[in-house]
Amino acid sequence: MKAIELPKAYDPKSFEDRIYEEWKSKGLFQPQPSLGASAAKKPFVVVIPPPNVTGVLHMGHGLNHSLQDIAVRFHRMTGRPTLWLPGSDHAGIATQNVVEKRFRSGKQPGYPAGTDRHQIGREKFVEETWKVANEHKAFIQKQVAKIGDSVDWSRERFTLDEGLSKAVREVFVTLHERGLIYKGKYLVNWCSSCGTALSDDEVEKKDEGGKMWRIWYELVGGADEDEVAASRLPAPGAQAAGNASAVEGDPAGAAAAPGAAAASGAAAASGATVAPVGGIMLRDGKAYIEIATTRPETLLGDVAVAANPADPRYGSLVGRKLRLPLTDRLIPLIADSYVDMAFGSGLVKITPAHDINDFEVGNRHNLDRINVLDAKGRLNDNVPSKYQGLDVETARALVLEDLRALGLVKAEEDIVHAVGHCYRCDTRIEPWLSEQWFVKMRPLADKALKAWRDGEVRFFPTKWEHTYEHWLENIRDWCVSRQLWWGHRVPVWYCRHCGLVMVEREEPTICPKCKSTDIYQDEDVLDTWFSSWLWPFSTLGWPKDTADLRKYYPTSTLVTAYDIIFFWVARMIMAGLEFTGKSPFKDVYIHGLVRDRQGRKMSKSLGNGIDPLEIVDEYGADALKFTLAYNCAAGQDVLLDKESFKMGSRFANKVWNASRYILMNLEGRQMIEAPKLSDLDRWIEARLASAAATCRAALAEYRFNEAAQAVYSYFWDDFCDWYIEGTKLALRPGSFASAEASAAPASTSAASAEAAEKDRQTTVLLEVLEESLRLLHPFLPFVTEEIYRMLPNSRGMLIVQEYPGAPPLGSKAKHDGERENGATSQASGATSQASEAVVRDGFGALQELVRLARTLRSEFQIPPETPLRLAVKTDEGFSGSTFLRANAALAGLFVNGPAPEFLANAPVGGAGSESRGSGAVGMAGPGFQAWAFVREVVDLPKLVAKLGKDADKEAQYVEKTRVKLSNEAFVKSAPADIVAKEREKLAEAERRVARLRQYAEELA
RNA sequence: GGGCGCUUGGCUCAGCUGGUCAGAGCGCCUGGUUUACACCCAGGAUGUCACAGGUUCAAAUCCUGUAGCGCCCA
Repeated sequence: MKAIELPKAYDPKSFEDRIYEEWKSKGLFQPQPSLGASAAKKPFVVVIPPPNVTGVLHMGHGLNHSLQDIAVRFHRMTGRPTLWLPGSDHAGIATQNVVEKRFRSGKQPGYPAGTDRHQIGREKFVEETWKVANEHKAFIQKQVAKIGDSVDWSRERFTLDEGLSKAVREVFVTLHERGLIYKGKYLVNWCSSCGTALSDDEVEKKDEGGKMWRIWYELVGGADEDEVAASRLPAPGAQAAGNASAVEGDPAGAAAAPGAAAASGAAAASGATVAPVGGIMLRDGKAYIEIATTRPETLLGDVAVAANPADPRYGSLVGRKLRLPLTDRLIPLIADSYVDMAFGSGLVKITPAHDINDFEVGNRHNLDRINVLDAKGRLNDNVPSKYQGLDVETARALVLEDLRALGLVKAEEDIVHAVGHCYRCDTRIEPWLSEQWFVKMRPLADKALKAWRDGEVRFFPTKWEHTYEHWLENIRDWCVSRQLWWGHRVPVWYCRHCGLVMVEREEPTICPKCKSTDIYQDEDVLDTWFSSWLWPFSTLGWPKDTADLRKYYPTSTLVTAYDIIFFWVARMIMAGLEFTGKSPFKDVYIHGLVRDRQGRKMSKSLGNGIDPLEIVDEYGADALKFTLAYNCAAGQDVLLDKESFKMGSRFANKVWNASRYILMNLEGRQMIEAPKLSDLDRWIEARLASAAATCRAALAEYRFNEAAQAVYSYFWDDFCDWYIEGTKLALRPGSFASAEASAAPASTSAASAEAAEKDRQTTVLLEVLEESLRLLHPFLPFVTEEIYRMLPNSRGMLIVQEYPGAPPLGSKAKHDGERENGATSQASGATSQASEAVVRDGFGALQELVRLARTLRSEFQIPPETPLRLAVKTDEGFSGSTFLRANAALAGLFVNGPAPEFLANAPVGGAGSESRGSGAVGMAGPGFQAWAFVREVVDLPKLVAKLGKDADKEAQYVEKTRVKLSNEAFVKSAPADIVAKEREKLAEAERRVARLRQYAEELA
């Protein structure tokens, strides 16, 4: 063979794009027929969480995609037909915002700055939005490719595609037919900036500093003395709470109070402490009661004040009228058990059009709903004219000013409360009364709960099941209409003539009732999630019964972050069950969020985001993927900075250079058939098998970090540091040092023996490298593929090679540690396992010996070039004995010295060492002793001190173990094997102590 | 108010079903121009595993409580 020269530097840019293109063009991202001899394996299918078409992939996507890619590549290599389906969603609000902004700023070609969508009309606007979406889609595709996602581009989908739109319509109409969709005038979360309703989940609650105002409402007709006295009774609930912490002096309660004040419980805490609250105030012959509010401007929409029916303070007042300040309206005082007696004055203003709880109270009491806001968030003409047209902030200030002028503001206090914000534009959300389409969720949620309880869908890690359960149990109806232009238009038509409402799969042209053709479609579009929740099956062709749907649905696994369990995961399960009868996936793997080193969420406004593309540019896609996987502990957030990615980069570089070394030494070598394996070879094979087993087991349970760590330490620690170094015994120029060769005279036969050995070793080295690359591929797809193609023993594209550690055909055993291919494992079953143990123990002893020698060399500054001569004596019955003897030359190589001698007797302090003219210093290993002949080059007092220290440390352990073993309870209760092991360890440690002390003595 | 999670060497974190598991990477210290890699090699130091109880022969690992931090839902 010829040597293969790789560039010295690992330069991912030089091959990543090329390789991606090759995978793609060869169709290898598409599901392959089952690999290997085993027939028809079950497909492995993942649908990508579709990114927003007008968004940019951030590090959260980087993590999410990396994990999916690893899982997908792994399963593809196990021979399952594997499909990772890509796509994007149309992101109604976000996209419309982006496009409107482009119009406003003049960035939309052909339109002057300041263009408003209403100027150009719906049709034109949607058309322009398609242009923008398509451009952005191409951009996202490029990003996905750069990251290296092995997605099947031939099946890419977009939520506004024709097929998916059909699915949306089918679902809407079917739900309507099943009585699960209704239209109604309800309170919705209104974003006045986006000009649309939002679902509850699209509202982000944020703790904000705010104020609570206590306001006097006049009690019409005044109050008598009894009423006043009653109103000043202690509040039933508040009193109880006060007692609990103050009187009983419960330390828990007392300690909780200051903490609570700082947290979001402030409102509740202040209610109890800030007092005096409640009670009727008499002034100028009038009586006033007190209500509290954080939104004084909404009092203009009040229709009642409510007290708890069980509240003794206000019982006699129920039914009386109150004069609503700043208006000329009289409103009733009503009783409703919703009111918390312990909170504030125990009286609550009821504004059904602007508060969800009040809305429900209003329904119970048949109250009017007075909407005081318009769609832009300004006060409308239901309020006195002086407030009309004002925005909320301004109106609030003015209302307060006017109330103060009337002496009606009793108090003002600072509070912290949760305020809803639009998850797209961060505008404050106002509860707003409007007519919307809703999905009745209870029946859907019940199915989703049952499926989970029946084990049809599993969460990894399981803790998220609680979140899922809790949300579904407390589910509320889903507002699915949006006042936008970009999205799936609600498939509902109205007849102008007779008012008929038509919910249809196909656009009607004529009213079936009155035959009028004057019909029009509902103006609203559907929530983007109304298409996303169908993603796992709409992308495969549903509602058509397609081949893909039959083959790949339900999908296998969903990988996503925990922040969209509600938005998406639970809803997909509901939709899957409702429309396909099956959970759309079996496993849900929930990973954490990517945060910066301070644990803060990465965000544009903080400027602490790391652009995954920038990382790819700097370190390569492999570095990105590996680093993320390595740091992704189950369910934990991943804290990163840019430096973190050096880790993956260094590892990829290591793989590159190890391979480069092997390939550069092929000159003149030949691969041979069925090479005999040396002990070293067998050791690395065992390590590889073990890493593969660990990795497979970890990936089966989505423990990506554990899998990454297993392949990392295998490749770096075992393969590079020990195996490759060890093979230099056979491969280093002129270092052919096997016993036979050194015994034979220099001759042609010796030369050919050396060549044969080199061929043998090179062959095995290449085989192990080949298998190692397969092991690493899911984690470092590009660099492994790039090297693989240069391997003389490559079998084609790595991406579709078989993953190491597959159970042998027809075997039930999951992993038996054997190679699944190749000609090496002649022995089987018990014998091979037993011999493997010998190799493992033996190599472990060898490593121990080498480390002892290296430590000695390092601590006593024996120059690297000075050969270190060693003698070894193994303990009776030591399992690594044979191996150590057989591989003495290897030990010599690692310590830079001749092969250690094996002795029957200890040389220290005896004639043995003196006769060699060089003193020896002892080292105590597990199962053996070793001596290094370095007495005259070593700082003896220092060595004596070190030996003493080592002995002391060991003695401590001996003492601890002795105590343990002298404990009868331990010996009696602990399992026999544990006790035996402890005894063994004790004996071993005692031997070590004795030896260390003896060595020290001999030197002193 | 309800729920969940975290607290392990200077930093970021692993440690699943209790028995040398106290670990990794980075950082730090010492020594190295070993023609695969200085994105490297060899060696080294640093932790009473937040705190207090408890269960157990045995706890970083299980239970309870406390403190601090974070997240989610009201």
